[in-house]
Amino acid sequence: MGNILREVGAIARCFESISNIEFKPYGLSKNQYIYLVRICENPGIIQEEIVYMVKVDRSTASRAIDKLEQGGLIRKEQESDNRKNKALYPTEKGKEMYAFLRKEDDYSNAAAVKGLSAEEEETLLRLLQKVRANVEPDWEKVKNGGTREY
Amino acid sequence: MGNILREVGAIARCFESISNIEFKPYGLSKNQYIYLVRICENPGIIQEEIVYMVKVDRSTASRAIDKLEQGGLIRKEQESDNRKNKALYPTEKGKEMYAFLRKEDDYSNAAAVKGLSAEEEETLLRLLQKVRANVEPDWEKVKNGGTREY
DNA sequence: CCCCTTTTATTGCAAACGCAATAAAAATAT
DNA sequence: ATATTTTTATTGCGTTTGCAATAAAAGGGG
Repeated sequence: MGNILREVGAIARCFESISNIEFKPYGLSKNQYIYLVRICENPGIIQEEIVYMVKVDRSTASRAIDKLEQGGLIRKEQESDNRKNKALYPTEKGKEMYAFLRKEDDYSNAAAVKGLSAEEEETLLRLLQKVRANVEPDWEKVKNGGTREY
Repeated sequence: MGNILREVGAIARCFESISNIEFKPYGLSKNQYIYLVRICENPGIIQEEIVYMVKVDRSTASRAIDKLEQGGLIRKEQESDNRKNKALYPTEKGKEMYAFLRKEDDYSNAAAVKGLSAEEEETLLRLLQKVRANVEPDWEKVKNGGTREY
């Protein structure tokens, strides 16, 4: 009778809230860390791909990434063979910040699974990945004006 | 090597996004469903308890609930033995809306766990509840100005 | 009983959010 | 080769968000 999505929602809000509070003194405004992390881990990635990975509105991502650029944490680069896509790269400053973000992220993940066995941890990750895969097509669909029947 | 919290974050954003799009035509603005559901399921609940359950800022909850009241979906009632707490109750209109929200919620949960066995589903819920319990104290702490060491 | 702390709720303000509309390049179709 | 569709990115605009500060009632201790 429990509700998986409510648990997921509460957990997500907790960590987002904690992260934002912890990163603020380091000059990162709300949710910027989300985008910076993806750019650092996937240098050359384009915005649309980040949108797909983190599941956020294009416009939100666009402005957040702009702000990262203004803050000197990333740079946008015109791809040589493509004038539409803008490849995103971290700056040195961005990479330094990333190292710190990673520490926080590792800590948070460890805190999250405290008391779980290694096997349970694996199971949880595997099941979450499955849920995410289930959800992605519906998100795409509804975001693009489609409807779900229920 | 996978990251549990990133999966959780993406899943949460997906469903929040889907829900908001689906509920908008029914007159619910962003995230109002979250609060309405809790009030319908716990008539007489106070705002602070909702904050604890859903993990959102007090101010956000305050305004969202105000708006539910303005929309005639819930009402605030002064508790007879307590002049500080405001007990929250759904109106008839709120209850009707809730029936619809439930259908969507059930559908979403079913969609989320598609392809999982009944046992896997149980395991997932159990592990998520554990994670949530792990996270709650840290959220409380950081929200109240405390710091985590890492 | 009075003082101090905690709990509950609200508001100011600046920022982020997201739908909708727009634009421009790229990919696909005819 | 040109027209159409898809992909990528941005901006306008109204709304929501959340930190910080404030207020007022409740609870607790001496």
